[in-house]
Amino acid sequence: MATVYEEYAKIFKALCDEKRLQILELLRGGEKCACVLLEQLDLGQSGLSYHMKILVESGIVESRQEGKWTHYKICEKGSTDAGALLKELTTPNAVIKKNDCCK
Amino acid sequence: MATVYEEYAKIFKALCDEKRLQILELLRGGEKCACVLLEQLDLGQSGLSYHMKILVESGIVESRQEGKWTHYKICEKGSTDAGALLKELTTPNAVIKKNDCCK
DNA sequence: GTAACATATCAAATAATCTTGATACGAGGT
DNA sequence: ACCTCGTATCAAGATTATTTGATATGTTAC
Repeated sequence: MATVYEEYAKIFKALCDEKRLQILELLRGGEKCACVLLEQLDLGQSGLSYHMKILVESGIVESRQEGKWTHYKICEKGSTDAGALLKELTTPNAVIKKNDCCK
Repeated sequence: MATVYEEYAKIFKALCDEKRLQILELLRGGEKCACVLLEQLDLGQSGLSYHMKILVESGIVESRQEGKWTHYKICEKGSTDAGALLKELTTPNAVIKKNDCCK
């Protein structure tokens, strides 16, 4: 039942939530550890963890463990890939099928 | 309470649903009227209408009324804008803020 | 080893989204 | 005017996502 579209949807879902967009905005300023994100966002610890997991699984953010801290940053490749996917999904095919259904 | 992020999220929400991605795939083949989409998708009439509204409001799809039929196609500007937004949201700022929180 | 801390996971409650069927609206044809 | 057809909207239920607090896991310091 898992179509390729579910995979694609997962990537864009990362960008569908206000909290996650706020997190991305913070990460645009460079790599941040979870504790810094926590104090700047209106989110509990488990909530942050929930959103970070979605972001990381989308490929748009990557995480790095350092001792007991987890650092997050925007993944350049993941972001580029997402952009390329968006473009592909919205670019007309070479072959235009005629549409003379109803007139 | 409406932040700019809610606006952004709305655009990407259009791409978060399997059915809507299928619709986009069909529209990549050129403009289609609702009746054609209906017969190619596992969706009822009201369901299609629901999804088309989300797509149109995101700016990625535009609609054109012709008599009693509604035709849909991918909106080039809307798609480009969405791509630009994605890029902006995931591109590091010029100013990198130091992060020496925890070590 | 234990204690303290950072993060992850779980489970339950809440909120948002999607589906479905019924109804309403608007355009064309008669 | 009426009737028919295509689409939009509504409302209810089903599904999925998010929040919250409690608990578990893993790392460091002692």
